[in-house]
Amino acid sequence: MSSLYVVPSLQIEGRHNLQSSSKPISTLRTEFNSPIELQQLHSLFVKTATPLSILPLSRVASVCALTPFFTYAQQIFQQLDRSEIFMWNCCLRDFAESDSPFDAILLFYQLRSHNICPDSFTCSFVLKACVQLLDLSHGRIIHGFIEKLGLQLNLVLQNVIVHLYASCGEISDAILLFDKMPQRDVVTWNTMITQLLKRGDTDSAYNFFVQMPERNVRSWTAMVSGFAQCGKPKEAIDLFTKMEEVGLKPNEVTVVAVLAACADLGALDLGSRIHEYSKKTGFYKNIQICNTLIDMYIKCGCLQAAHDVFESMKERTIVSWSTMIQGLAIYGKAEEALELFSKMIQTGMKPNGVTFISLLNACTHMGLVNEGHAFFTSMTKDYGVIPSIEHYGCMVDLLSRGGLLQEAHEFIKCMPIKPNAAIWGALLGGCKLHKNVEMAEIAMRQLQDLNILNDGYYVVLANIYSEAKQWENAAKLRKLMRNKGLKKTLGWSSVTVKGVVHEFVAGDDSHPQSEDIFKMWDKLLVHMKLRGYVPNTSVILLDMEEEEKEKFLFRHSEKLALVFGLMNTPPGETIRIFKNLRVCEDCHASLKVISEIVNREIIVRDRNRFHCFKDGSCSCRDYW
DNA sequence: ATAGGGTTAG
Repeated sequence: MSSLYVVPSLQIEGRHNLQSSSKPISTLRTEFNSPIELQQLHSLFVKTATPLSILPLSRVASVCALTPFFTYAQQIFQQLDRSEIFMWNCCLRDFAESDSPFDAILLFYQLRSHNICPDSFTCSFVLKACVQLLDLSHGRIIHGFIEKLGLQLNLVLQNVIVHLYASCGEISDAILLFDKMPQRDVVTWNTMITQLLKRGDTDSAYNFFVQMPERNVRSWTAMVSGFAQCGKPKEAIDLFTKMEEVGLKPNEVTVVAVLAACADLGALDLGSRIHEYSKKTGFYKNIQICNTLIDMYIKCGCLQAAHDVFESMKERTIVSWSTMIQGLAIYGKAEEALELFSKMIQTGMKPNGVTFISLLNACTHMGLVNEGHAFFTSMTKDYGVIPSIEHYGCMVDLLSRGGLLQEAHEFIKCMPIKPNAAIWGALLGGCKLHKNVEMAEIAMRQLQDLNILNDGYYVVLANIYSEAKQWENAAKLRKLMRNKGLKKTLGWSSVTVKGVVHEFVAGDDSHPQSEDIFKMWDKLLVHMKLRGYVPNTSVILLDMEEEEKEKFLFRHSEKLALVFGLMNTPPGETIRIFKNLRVCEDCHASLKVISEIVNREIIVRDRNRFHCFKDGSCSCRDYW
């Protein structure tokens, strides 16, 4: 329940001693925070013959709603000969948009109990409150009232009702209502599309999008952002391109949505073009756009460009800072991430939970165990941020990768939240790095108890067994995987050449230039070996002859993508590679050597972080 | 003087 006498979100600081006020009427203050203060003000108005009309009436409604002074407010409205329902509607709108939208529902019932007849505006605000609360049980009651009041043909109300049912999970009801509507406008269609996309149903959403009689910028934007959020950045970008082709101008929201898709896909070309467009249109002043640009550049492997955008911003939000800190973290620039955090604190910006995840990530990626511990303590003590399961996950990751597997296990046992798969997965990952079969089995048992069907965990344990030459255990595990219907996620790597993305999978010989790629690899291999490269076949899961292992090893997708990139770009140009899984140790070692041989910078984004290979070493300093 | 649809960081 809400506060009864003080209106939230509209509070005015300080109390006014109205009794001793001797100011002239024209400067009379009309602020009040409670019905009592309103009454005092009211009597002062009567004494000084001040017209009641200068009272802020929606404030009267807010202060008196949901209190025994309801009828008192009613009397004021009636004296003023204004539409009473209008005043209550303003109040309902404020309640629906406040932190406690349920107040709007309560006020609606209060209006009913005083026999005040709601109009369509009243209903729209109460429905909005229901949408905010995802409260379909009250929503159905309001829906019933709307029919009783004869307002069911109002298109705006119909649209909100469809929105309400869909957002409360009753999508089939929403579709039924949609089908029965005698008329629909673009908002109706956009609502359906957005709600379908929220549920991840891109196919149905796209069907609606294609069928709708006319599409505006918001229709296109909804579809672009929906594709991006459903993990279909390619589709998002294709649609964005089509939108431009039909001559519609992307607005700020479209730009944010498509930049998110560029970030996901690593589409640097389009991302930079949008950057230029944002400068031209003045969108560049928009903080959210800059925040998304920073994220896009980071995820496309352009830390410097991200930093330039960050520096150019006149105003920043916590998102700007956290994004930049996270960016430095995944590039392995822990010191700079920590420095940026100090700078942020100096400007008076308050860190939130995400900021600390970024900081803990920074520590993890560089093995700063003590610093990470200190931040974990400080976040609650100094900044009042309560750790969530993600923060515990970061800590387990930090300790495990730091080789403190026992400590990590103790930490998990002591944490006040039930550990989830990410927590045990982090421990398992540490066991792989530090070759600890026993602890890995402990973690795996927990993952199995949680009934997590994720092939990644099984593959990691199988790798741990293989590296320890426990071939039988590795085989058993693969059998277990098959029984559970799990398949190893196929690894792929991509590289962009002249704006075209080329994808490779391990062992790939389907590419038209395959022959040349293999030939060039063999040539490189000679130079690599001269510089001390020794193939690390321990990363091969299966037990087979060394020579055979090497064949597999040399056809890893990141190697193919790299060689293709080297063949098709001018000397000296930076190569950017994306990989859906983590880079294997042998590829990591190879890329280091190759960066020196060909004298190029090679930037690899794997599922965890960035590796920037240059002059024979990697930015991760082999800690990952 | 009051209504409905699209957006960023882990």
